[in-house]
Amino acid sequence: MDIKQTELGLLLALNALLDHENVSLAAKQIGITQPAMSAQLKRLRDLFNDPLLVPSGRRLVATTRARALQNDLRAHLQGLNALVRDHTVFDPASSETTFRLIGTDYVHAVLAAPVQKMLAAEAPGARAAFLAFDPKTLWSSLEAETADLALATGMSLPEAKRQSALTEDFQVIMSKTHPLARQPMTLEEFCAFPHILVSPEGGGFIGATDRVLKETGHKRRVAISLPSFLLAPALVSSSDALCMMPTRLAKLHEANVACSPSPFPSPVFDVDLMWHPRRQNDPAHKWFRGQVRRLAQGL
Amino acid sequence: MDIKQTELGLLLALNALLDHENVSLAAKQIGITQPAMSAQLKRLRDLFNDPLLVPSGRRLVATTRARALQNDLRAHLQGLNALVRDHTVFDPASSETTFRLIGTDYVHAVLAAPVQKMLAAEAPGARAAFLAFDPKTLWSSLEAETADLALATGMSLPEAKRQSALTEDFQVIMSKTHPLARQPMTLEEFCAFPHILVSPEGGGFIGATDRVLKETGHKRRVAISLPSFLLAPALVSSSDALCMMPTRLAKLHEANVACSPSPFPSPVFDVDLMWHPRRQNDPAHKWFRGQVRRLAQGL
DNA sequence: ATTAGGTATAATCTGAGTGGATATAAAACA
DNA sequence: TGTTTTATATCCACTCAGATTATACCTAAT
Repeated sequence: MDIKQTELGLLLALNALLDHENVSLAAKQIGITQPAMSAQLKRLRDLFNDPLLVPSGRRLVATTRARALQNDLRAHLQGLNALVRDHTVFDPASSETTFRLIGTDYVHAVLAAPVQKMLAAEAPGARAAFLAFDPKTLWSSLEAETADLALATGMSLPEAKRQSALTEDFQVIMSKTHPLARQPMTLEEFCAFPHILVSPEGGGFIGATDRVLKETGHKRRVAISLPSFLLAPALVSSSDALCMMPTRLAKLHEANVACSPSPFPSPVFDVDLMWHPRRQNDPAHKWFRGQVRRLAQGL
Repeated sequence: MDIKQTELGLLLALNALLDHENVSLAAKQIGITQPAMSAQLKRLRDLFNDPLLVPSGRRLVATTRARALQNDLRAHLQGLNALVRDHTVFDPASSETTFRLIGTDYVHAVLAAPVQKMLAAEAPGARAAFLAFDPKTLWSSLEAETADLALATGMSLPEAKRQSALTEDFQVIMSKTHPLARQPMTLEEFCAFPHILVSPEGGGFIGATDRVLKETGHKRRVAISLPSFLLAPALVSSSDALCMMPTRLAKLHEANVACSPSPFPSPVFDVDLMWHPRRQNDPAHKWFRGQVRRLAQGL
C-alpha cells in the first residue's frame, strides 16, 4: 500500500473528470475552482503518464486508459464514500443536506408542503428538491445519486429497496356549480358528462377508470387528455367536465372545485418509496425516508 | 458522492492507524510525522464523532466502530492502490522501489549477488531486500505486502500465483585435502565418512539423501545437523565430513571446498516464484519477477 | 471578426506538514 | 516508592504544495 494521500485526492478528481469530461464541471462537483482542477488534471497526467483527457475540438474526451480506470475507480470511491456516510452521525438540527426526491406531480402536490413543513421544524438547515418522475431514467438517477429517494407506483426496479408509503383511490371533481355537485352521483350521471383524463406519458385517452367501466358495460367520453393532474381543476371549473382525481389531491383543491365520491368502486394505486440499496445504512437517508413515510401515511 | 478530497486522505491515515493501533508507526507508514498523524487522528475523530482509538494504558485500542470500518476500508484502499499501480508505467532506470524477496538461505546465497548486479545495471535507484523464509507466515507476508515475491520449494499456497524458477540437484562438498577430493567417489566411500545434514527447521537428522540411500540398502552417519547451508563449508574444511549441498550453492564455494558429483542419483527440488495475485498486473512487479526468473534460469 | 464556452498559465495567498520541544500519563523497573 | 521508559497530544516558527483570483489562450459557431 504505497499510495499517497495526495494521490487519493487526485483519484477523486479523476473520477469527477471522467464523469463530466469537462474540467469546469468536475471542479464544481468536488467543490474546487476550475484552475485548481486543471492543475490536478496535470498532476494526474503526470502520475499515469497519459493525457487521460484529450482535447477534441472544444470538448475533452477520455483516453482508452482513462476509460479503463473508470469503473473500478468509481466503485471503490463509492465504497469509501458509503463507509464514511454510514458511520457518520446525522443530526437533523444541524444538517445542511439537500434531499432530492423523485415523484409524479401527484406526489409533489400532496407531499411538498408536508415535507417542507417537516424540514422547517426538524431540520431547518436542510433542503428538499422535488424532481420529475421519468420511468426511463429513474434507476440511473438513484444509481448516480442525482436523486436520493423516489415515490412511484408500480415500478419494478429489481435492485432498489422498496417500502410502501400510501394507498390512494379516486374521487370525482367538477365545477362548484356543476349539476352533480350537491349529492352523490349515479354511474349513469357520471357517464353522461364529458371527462378529463390525466395521462402522464401524454396523449392517452384510456385509463384505469375506462377499463373498470368497460367491465360493467359502461362507457364515458374522454374529451381532453392532460399531462398533469395539476391542470385539471382550472379546466373543470370552467366547464361541465368531470375528472377522476386521486382523493388526497382532490381534497387539496376543495376550495376551488366540488368533490364527490366515485359512483363505482374506484381504482386504487399504491405509492412506494424506493431507493438505492447503497443508501440503506446512510443515517441521513434513513432519517429522511422515515420522515417521508411517516408524512405519507399521515395524509 | 459527497466525500471530500481531504476526507479520503484521512481514510488512508485511519487505515494505517487501525493497522498499527499506534500513532507513531502509522505516521511512519504513510510518511508523515507523529504530530501530523496525531492531528489527522483528531480530524478523524471529529469526522466520525467517535474516538476511534482509545488509550488503554499506554496502548491505543480501536473502538468497535473503528473495527467495523477496517475491512471495507482496507479493501477499497487496496483497490485504488492497485488501480494506480497497474496503470502507472514502470521505468527501471528511474525507479526507487524496494523489492522484498522471501527465500531460504540457499535462495539468498545463489540469487543475492545476481539480483544485486542486475539492479545496479538496470535499476540503480532500486533496492532489494532479502527476507527469511518462514512457511507459517509466507502467505500473510505476501497478503500484507510486507514482501513482494517468494522463492520456495513445494509450498502449496492455493491463492498465490506461481511460476517455476529453477530445478536444483545436489553435489558432495568436502575439504580440499579430503581423500575423496580428487576423483569421483563410490557410494561405499560416500557412506564411509561422517556427514553434515542441513535441516532448516532445525535439529533433523534424516533428509532426502537418507531416504534415497535407504532404498538401495545403504546408510550414512549424520554427525552434525545444521540449520543453514551457509555454515557447512567452514565445518567441512576443518574435518573429514561430507555434505550434500545444492549444486549451484556448492559451486559458489569452490574456492574453499572440493566439490564432487553425487555417487548416486541426486534428489532434486524445484524452486518456484510465488506472489500475491493482486500484484499480477503491477508493472513494477511484473518487471522484477521477470528479472528474477531470468536470473534464476541463467544460473 | 466576434462571441461563447471552455482550458491553461501567472501571481499571490493559505493551510497543513515539518522540525524541534514540551506537557502528560501509564507501565516497567528498581 | 520514586525513576525511567514509552507513547500521545500540543505548541511554535517556518516552509511549501496546492488553493484562489485574474487573465491569456484556444476552438467552434455566429
